[in-house]
Amino acid sequence: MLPRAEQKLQTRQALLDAACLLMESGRGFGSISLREVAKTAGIVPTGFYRHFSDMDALGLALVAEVDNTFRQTIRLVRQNEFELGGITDASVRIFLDVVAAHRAQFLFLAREQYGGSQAVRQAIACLRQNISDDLATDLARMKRWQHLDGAALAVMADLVVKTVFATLPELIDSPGPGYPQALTAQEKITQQLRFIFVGARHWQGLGNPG
Amino acid sequence: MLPRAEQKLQTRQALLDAACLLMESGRGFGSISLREVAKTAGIVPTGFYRHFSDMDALGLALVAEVDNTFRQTIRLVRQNEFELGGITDASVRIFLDVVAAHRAQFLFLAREQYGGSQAVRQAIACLRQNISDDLATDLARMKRWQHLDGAALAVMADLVVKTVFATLPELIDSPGPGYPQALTAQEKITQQLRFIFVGARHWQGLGNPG
DNA sequence: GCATCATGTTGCCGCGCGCCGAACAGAAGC
DNA sequence: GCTTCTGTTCGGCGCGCGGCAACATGATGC
Repeated sequence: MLPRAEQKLQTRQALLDAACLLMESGRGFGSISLREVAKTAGIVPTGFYRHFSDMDALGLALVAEVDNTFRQTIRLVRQNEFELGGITDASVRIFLDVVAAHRAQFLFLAREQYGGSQAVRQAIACLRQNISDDLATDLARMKRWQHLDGAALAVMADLVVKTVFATLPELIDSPGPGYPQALTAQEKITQQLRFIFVGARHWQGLGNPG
Repeated sequence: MLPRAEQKLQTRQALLDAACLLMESGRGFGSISLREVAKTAGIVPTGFYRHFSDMDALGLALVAEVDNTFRQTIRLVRQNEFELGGITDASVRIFLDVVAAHRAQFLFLAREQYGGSQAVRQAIACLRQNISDDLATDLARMKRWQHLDGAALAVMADLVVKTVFATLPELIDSPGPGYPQALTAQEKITQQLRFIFVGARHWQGLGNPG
C-alpha cells in the first residue's frame, strides 16, 4: 500500500494503545495527559495534534474502537444463536474470549462508562443503547419470548446489557492470580443471565402491584 | 458543645461536600485537585492537610460517608420488609428517595465504583461485598427462597446488588428535564428487580446445561 | 491568666501541564 | 523539480499543581 498512509495509521494506533496502556495502572482516562500519551506512543507532544485535536477526540476514537469490537462479537454470538441448547453457555464463552483478547479496550469501556468526560460518556451511552435495542429486536424474533410485549422486551434487554456491562470489571481484573472465589467469573455471569432468562420465561406481565 | 471541634467538623464536611460538588459537572474524582477542593471549601490549599493527608484519604472518607447512608437506607428498607405485598415497590421507593436526598454521595459512588484510585475502588468493592453478603443472609431467612442453596443465594444477591449499583447513574442523571423515556426510572428498576425475583422463584438449580 | 496547641494563614519552590510558533527532514503526488 | 503532508526538534508562554516552612490567632487546658 501507500507506506505513508500506513505509517500514519500505525502512529494513530500507537496513540490509542498508549492511552489504554496508561489506564491499566488504574487511572481514569480523564486524569491522563496529552504529553503522557505522546511520550508513551513514542512521539513528541506536538505530534499528537497531527492525529487528534485534543484528548477528548482520542477518547471518542477509543469508544469507536471498542464499539467495533463489540459489534463483531455480537455478530459472532448471533451465528451460534440457533444452535441447539447451551446458548447462554456458548455466548458467554465467546464473549469472555473476546474480552480477554481485547482487554485494554474493554477496560476503557468499563472504566469510563460512567466516569469519563461528557462526550465520552455520551458516546458510550449511545453505544450501549444501540446494543440494547438490537438485542430487544433479536429477542422479539424468538418464539421463547412471544409472551412478552415490546416494552417488557426492552426492559429485559436493558437488564441483560446492564448486567453484562456491570460485570466487565470482574472479567477484566480477575485473570490475575489464583481463583480464591467459589465460582469462576464465567460460571457466575452465566448463572446470573440464566436467572434473568428464567424470570423472563415466567413473566406474567405487570401483575397487580400491591 | 466544644465550638472548636465543631468548627473542625464543619470544615471537614465542607471539604467532603466541595469534592462532591466538583464532581457534579461530570469530572472524575481522580482529576480533581487538592487546591480546587480547598478553594471550593473556602480555605487555603495548605489548610487541606489539617484534615486529610491527601486526596486519597478524602476519597476514602467519602466512601465511608456513602457507606453510612447506604446502610441506614437498608435498615429502613428492612423495617418495611415484612409488610404484606409490594415489597419491591416499597423498597425501591424508599431507596430512590434516599438517593435523591443524598444525590452527591451516590453520584460519587456510581462514578467511582470502577473508575477511582486503587484505594477508593477497593473500599467501594468492600462496601458492595458487605451489602451483598447481608442481602444473601437476609434472603436465606425468607421462606420464599428456601429452594435455593447458599451458593445460588450469593449469586442472586450479587446480581441484585450489581443491578442496583449499575442503575445508580440513571437514577442520578434523570431528575433533570422532562421524561422522554417510556418508563420512569422507578418503574424500570422495579420491573427489572422483579425479573430477577421471578427467575429466582422458578430456579431449578443447575439444570443440565446443553 | 498564661502557655499551649490546633486551625487556618501567607509566600515560595520546582514541576508538568496544554498550547503555540518556527524550522527541518523525508516521502508522495503533481 | 516543486509543492504538500507527516513527523521531527527546540524553545517558550502562562498556569495550576503538590508540597514545604514559617506565621497569625484564638479557643483550650492548667
